[in-house]
Amino acid sequence: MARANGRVAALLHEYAELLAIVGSDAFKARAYEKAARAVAGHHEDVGGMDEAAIRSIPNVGKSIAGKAAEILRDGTFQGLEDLRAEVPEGVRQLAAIPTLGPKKALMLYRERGVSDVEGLLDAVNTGKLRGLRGFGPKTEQNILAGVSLMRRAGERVPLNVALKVAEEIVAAISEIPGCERCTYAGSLRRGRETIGDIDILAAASDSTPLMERFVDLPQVAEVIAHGDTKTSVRTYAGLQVDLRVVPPECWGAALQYFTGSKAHNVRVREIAVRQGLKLSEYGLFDAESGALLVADTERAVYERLGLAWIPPTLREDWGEVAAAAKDELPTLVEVKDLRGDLHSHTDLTDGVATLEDMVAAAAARGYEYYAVTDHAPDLTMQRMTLDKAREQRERLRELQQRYPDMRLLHGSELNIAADGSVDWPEEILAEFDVCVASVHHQFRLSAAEQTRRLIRACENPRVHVIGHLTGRRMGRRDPIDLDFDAVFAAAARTGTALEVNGGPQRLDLKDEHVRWARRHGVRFTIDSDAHSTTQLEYVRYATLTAQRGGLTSDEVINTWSYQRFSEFLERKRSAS
DNA sequence: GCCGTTTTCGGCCCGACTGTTTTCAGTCG
Repeated sequence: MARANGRVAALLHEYAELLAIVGSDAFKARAYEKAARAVAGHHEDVGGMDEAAIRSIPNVGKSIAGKAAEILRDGTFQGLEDLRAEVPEGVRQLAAIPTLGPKKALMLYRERGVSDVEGLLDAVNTGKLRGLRGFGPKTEQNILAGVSLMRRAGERVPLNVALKVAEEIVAAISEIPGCERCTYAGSLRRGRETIGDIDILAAASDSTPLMERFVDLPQVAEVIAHGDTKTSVRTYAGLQVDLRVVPPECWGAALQYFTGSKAHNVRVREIAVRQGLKLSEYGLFDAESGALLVADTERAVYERLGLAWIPPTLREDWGEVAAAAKDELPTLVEVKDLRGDLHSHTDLTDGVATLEDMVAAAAARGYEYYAVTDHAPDLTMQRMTLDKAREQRERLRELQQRYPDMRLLHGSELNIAADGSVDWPEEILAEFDVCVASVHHQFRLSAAEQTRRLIRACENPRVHVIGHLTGRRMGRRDPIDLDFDAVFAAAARTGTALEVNGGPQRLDLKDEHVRWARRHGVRFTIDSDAHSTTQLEYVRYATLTAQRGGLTSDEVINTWSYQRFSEFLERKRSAS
């Protein structure tokens, strides 16, 4: 079963939101928010901790530890239930709309009786918000745009959420006697950035025990359909999960079929047809005689069609079938190729783990080098100062003694101002081993302005990496407008790496931008942007995205030996 | 509500931006 941390953090977070809506002490709401983040990012499973141990988590005091214990025992806590009774669920959803917040959500509810998103749209469209203090025409436009942004994220869930659910279910199904194989397929196996529903595939001669166990899993809230070969359920998190059970002998054909994408499968079936063959989830057949040719492994199916096995992350009909026919598929970068992480935060700025804990967690991943890149002073809310940065550097240098096998790099995540300048002057930047520069505000400049801004950042000799280039946050914020060709060309020309950020709401660059940028000869990093020890694993999602972009390890600088990697940084300094 | 201490209270994420306002509240990062 998953760590209890996520569950506890979710309820603390909900409580914080409700406190903000009902207008309690803002600092109290923030205390719950901080505690939720601390619990979510804590390295130990709170499910196995007593109240005193929970209290030892930073930013969790007596009161919140008590509530966490209550959650572990009862699944909720009284204070939360009281507020839930006071504030309709829909009002919380209103506060989640970009540009709305707790205050405006409550105002809509109190003054106009708006208690869900539908009601809000109706109120805007029928002019019911006219005259409401603080709600002018621009606000109405922003509401419509915000709802549209959320709707576009739709019912889909982030990759990481779906992956966790799928892995739990696959583990449970795999344990059932008679289950010979089990894995997830569909868009999840292809590593898409969001997932609509989860497809689980299992191989067994007798499907009955698997189906029976599946509908009984603790995650299952509702059974949508229940048959011999396919059963669909909805989890408590609202995710639809389909389990399909196939005979073991057609595992490969079924996995190929259910992994998709649809466009990829159409392309592959066309090739089969041209060869007088027929491909289905049951196998590859001779079209004329109907004789089964192969079905047991994916590789055998592809090979019988004259194709190299195609990694699932490439199966989007973006040219991978033609490449497979010519045996020209790239050897994709994998998580195990990563020798370092170049973007992470500690509690000196907005991370929740100490420098020591982050370094220890990075070492546990087996990295050869690891950069701590806390925010620089322009993100004023983080209150970074030069003194603090230098003191952190001293601590890191001392820590280095304890990690002879991992090179500790002192870095900074710089903030790119609207004019393309960054927080610190050249001589200060020179003190850092590595600098990631990112956009954190001014998201609405014109494409021309954003392009100038980013090109100037690339041209800074002390900027080695551009972090999360487009600044998008799925369902929350659109990407900035850019002339991508111009920025990619500048990155390639100046030897500035572009980051594939693994934050599940970011995944920025996204797959298509990676493909686009690599045509310019850009180098990349695969980074976690971790704000806690557990988030170091976000490189997993960045790697899937990089794979979808077709990246090989040769294009990703943090798969390189430290020697080669440091030469890349050095060239940047001297070239620009 | 948490935390640190010049410790049992007082400060806590602060400044910019937006849209509304006509001096500021709400939202965001």
